Amino acid sequence: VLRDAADVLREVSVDEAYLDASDRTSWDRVPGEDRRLAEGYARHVKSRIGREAGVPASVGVAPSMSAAKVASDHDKPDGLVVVPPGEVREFLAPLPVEAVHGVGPVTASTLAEMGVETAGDVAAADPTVLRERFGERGRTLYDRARGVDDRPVTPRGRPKSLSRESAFADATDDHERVRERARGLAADVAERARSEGALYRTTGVKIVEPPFDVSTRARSLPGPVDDPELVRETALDLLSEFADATVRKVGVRLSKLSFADAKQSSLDGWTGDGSGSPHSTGRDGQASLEEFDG
DNA sequence: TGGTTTAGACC
DNA sequence: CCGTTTCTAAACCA
Repeated sequence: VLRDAADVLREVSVDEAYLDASDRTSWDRVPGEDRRLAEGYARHVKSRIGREAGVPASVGVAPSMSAAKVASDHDKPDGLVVVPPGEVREFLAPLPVEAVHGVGPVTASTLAEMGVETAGDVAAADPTVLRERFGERGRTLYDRARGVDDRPVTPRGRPKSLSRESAFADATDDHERVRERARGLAADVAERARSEGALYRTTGVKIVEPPFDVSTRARSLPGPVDDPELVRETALDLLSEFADATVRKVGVRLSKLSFADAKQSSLDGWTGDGSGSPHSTGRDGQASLEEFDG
């Protein structure tokens, strides 16, 4: 659907994607009006989504991915927001920090304690201080709030891990029940790995004890394997440490994946382009974010 | 440096 | 809104 709206497409999830529209449109003003050509492009894409997929979409057009994300969120279910280069910072300034991609509840409340409430506050803050509090994320946050983001839109690569977890209706201290559930999850992920052509080197488990006490354990092998039985055994073994725990949720994860990358199967997953060309585009490119609401 | 664990975020 | 899936970064250790 969006495939022919742009050359570079990154699907974030089933209902969200970034397009690099640099080659299809421009930021030039529509003569005499305070509109950009890109707005027409976006309107076209949006209406095609409506017509061909039958769902409304929120579209944000901006010079970077992070700004496009905020723009598309800005007028949620059915919006179209265009933020031209040079206007990103002032567009973001009045918005609450949570609007910035990468800021969740924890970061937001930490910022609030520092007296930082809007994206504009972040942009005006001392980057050194942000860096001290939040590490690398602080720097990123500062840049984002100022409209600085030169990440190219790249198609999604191979997953780095596969996992499966499931929660109990209410927490159980019956370890055998936990083991039973884990066996199912182990079989599920292992099967999924196989169907996706993934070999794995690490098997991990995760347990959540009420209320939110998360523990993970993992064990790695010297080399990649496809061995469902081993996954099950390893998972159960790792779980034995938690035999006395009260468990609300249990999960099994496979990581350090490698892909045989043999030939076929793979349903519509990736279209024929070989993998691997990171594809860097110019810094004054544009990203637009489409989001569908069902 | 590479392996493991945790935290936080995202949809 | 919660539960699930995947990611990134940081901290620690060997």
